[in-house]
Amino acid sequence: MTLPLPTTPTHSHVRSLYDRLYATYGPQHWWPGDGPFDVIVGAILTQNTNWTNVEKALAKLRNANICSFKTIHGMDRNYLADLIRPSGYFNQKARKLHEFAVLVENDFNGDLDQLLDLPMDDLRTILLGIWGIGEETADDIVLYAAHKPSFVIDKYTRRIIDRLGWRPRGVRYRDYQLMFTEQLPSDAALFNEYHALLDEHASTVCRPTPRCNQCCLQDICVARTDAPSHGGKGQCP
DNA sequence: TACCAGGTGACTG
DNA sequence: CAGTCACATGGT
Repeated sequence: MTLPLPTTPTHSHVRSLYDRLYATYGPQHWWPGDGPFDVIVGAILTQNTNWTNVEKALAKLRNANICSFKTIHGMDRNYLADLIRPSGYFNQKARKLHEFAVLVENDFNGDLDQLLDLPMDDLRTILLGIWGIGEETADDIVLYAAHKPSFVIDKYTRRIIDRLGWRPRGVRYRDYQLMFTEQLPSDAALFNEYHALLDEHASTVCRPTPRCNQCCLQDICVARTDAPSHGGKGQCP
């Protein structure tokens, strides 16, 4: 009996993972109709926070008619923090939103599109220079607001990859990202859907305590509950 | 009750 | 460079 051994995934593995998730969950429509302002604010507010909490904060911003970074740039920081309170870390996130607004106002003449129209690598580098924007949030913005093909790696993506036995050599963001970008065409629509599917799978099935009996990947996963070298918890060594 | 949720920056050894 | 901690609310 041969078990699936932890390996570096090939093009075929990476593509097949996408196909299975898409066949199981269908299109996810992540951030489809929202404009760049809502996407960027959502990307910052969702840091280490449940999306339902973010929706409460977004509703309060909308209700207060906060719809542009120009408005955020000029508003009272404590008031902004109070509006986004339900998303957690509200003082830090208010600062992050404000620092983003300062960049748009000072370096891009208040024109958000001028920032988002930059070449992908330039855009990503500038975003990473903003206090509070790390690699995942930068890629969220590049992919879902600017529609440029930067693959997003989050906690969910890492959990699925680790359990499949595909954990890369390093544990850095870049190590996980290269697994996908080296095996896929540079296609923003594909990256968009792929990341959304990974998150759907991780939040509903490949949870901290995995529901392997409902999993569409059982036959290729080394952490499945009947895998002899792992217990029933689905945790990777 | 603890744990979990679409992270990041500051600090330490 | 790898660990550890603060940041904070709301759902299960």
